[in-house]
Amino acid sequence: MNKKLYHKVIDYINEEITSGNLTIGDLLPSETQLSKLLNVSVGTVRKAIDKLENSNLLYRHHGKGTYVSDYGFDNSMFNFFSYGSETGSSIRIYKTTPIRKKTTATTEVALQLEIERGADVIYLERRGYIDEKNPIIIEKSWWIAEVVEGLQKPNIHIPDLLYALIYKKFATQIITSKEVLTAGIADSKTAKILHINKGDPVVILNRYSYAKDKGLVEFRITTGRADMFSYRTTIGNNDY
Amino acid sequence: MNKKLYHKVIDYINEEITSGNLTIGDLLPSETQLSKLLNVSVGTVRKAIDKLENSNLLYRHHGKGTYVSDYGFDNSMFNFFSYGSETGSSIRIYKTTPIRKKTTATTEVALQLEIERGADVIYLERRGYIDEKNPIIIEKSWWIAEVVEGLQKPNIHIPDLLYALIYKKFATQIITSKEVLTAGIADSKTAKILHINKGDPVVILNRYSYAKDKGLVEFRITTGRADMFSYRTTIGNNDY
DNA sequence: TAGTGGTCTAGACCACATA
DNA sequence: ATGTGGTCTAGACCACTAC
Repeated sequence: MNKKLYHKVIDYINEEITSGNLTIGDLLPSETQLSKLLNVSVGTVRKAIDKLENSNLLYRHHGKGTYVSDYGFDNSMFNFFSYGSETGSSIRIYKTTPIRKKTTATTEVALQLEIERGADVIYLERRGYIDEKNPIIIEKSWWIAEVVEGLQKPNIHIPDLLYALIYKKFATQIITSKEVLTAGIADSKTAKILHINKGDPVVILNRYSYAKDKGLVEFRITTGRADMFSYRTTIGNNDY
Repeated sequence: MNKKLYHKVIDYINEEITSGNLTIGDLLPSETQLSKLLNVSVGTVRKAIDKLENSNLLYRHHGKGTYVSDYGFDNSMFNFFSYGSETGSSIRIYKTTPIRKKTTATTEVALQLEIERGADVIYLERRGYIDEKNPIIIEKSWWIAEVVEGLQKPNIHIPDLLYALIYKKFATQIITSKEVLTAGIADSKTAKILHINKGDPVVILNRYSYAKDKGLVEFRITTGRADMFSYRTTIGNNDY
């Protein structure tokens, strides 16, 4: 489809990660190794890694190498948690999947997934923990049924890194996720799960995930405690 | 301080923008022109513009040129507004400055600005409008007094693009802003100004602005209506 | 010292926009 | 046809990390 050479490199790295050959914290081949392996110049490899570093999938460590970061597709803006005034560095979130079922799309879900109302969808509800006790996020996720048919079966173990499973089991490679962040207040049901009071502020994140050759396949709503969440960016120059 | 050549280019462009020589929507000199002007290679110019494009200060238009965007220092994450399910493209916000005064730092402000409690600060309170009627954001801003001494005087006109004024009048060039986004609920005072109900969700953005050779000079809290705000990002590959 | 990523250059060629 | 940004190359040299 796209004839840019650096896509060859990006695709290669993406696939190594999505397939699980490379996972969080792993070291990539060096830039010169990759350039030989894929028959492109080092400059092209650098450009590809630049892009992936920019989208937080990789990070470089001068003198050591390039690593797979934990800010990839399987995570999200919700990596940026903070406790009071702490550093806000990434924290690993453990997930459970208390609800999974095959169902039909409501009007809202159909709209978001761009499918017909009443079409089959696979629904997952997950909870995210930083310790073993209290969930701090609730994740509701709808998948187009034909893409992940069988994911709802209780005998399938759903790992923390869901997308690696989706790739292996359903040959579906998530390439892009779009996220929209806003604020809201907790209803009584949400408040109960998150151990906060009804009416407390929550952060709401909508995610749309796109698979290679398949387009939009997942719509997800994540709700998190506002007091546990902050998102950080820098405008202007980072080097100063 | 830093011997990277592309900083020469970044500094040049930053100064052109901060000084007002170039402003939102303006066309930059072409890459070859810049490379001749600053005696660096085109590749170095490209690298500098890459960085500035990445931090949303500039955008390129293939075949036409490179332009100053409206996502610069003077704006922020709060550029990303949306109405219902619309595109969420950038919308110009008009600002008024109903309150300005010289005062002393509270414990909280002193902590954030890393100064002594009770030290002199200049306080500005601004409101942001998209139409002429109802403000959708409230901006409270504290500056280190010695940096912008006189800004509180009522005869100084405060433009929408505050940082251009700060540069011209106080020789202070804002280089970097760090922003931290979270959610909260409106207290009665805030709710009244924003025309929402007490307890409604709001988005809260803290900003720390750093000036060249001066370090941290401004701390700002912006509060916005959650129903008017959403922040968008993409994880993974943008090119697909 | 060897290997990694980081900067910089110079030039070829491609793709888009405009007149 | 000309000028702009976009891709790709090949190579020199620097800076950080490890042994």
